Amino acid sequence: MYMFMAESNLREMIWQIVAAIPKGRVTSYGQVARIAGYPGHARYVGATLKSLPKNSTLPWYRVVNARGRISFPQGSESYKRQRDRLESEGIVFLNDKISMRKFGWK
DNA sequence: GTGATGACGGAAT
DNA sequence: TATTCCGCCATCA
Repeated sequence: MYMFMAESNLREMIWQIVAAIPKGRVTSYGQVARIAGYPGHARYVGATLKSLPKNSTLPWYRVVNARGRISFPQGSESYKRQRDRLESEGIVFLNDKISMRKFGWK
């Protein structure tokens, strides 16, 4: 019957993918989009994560940009929240850039 | 329909 | 390595 269930909701797919990022590793918005089957939609991934409820348990902070940097202005509260979370998982920053050792997934 | 926007990406410089 | 520029694409005013 529902042979095309896969095309359900793109946002749900994105949630699933982000939820599967292993603790202590990070990946990029573009990579999440590609895994979801929507290459070129990195911005959509960002918008999706932005709309998460504040109490969400999704590890949104494990998603950074393709340059290995947090996509928030340095010094902003959002930037600090994300960086603190990542560092508490063992992610190492060299200045404001993530050590490529933990970058990439799949 | 049109232009602006953004938790982006990649190539050029 | 760092900046700058331009392409991309859903969303919204």
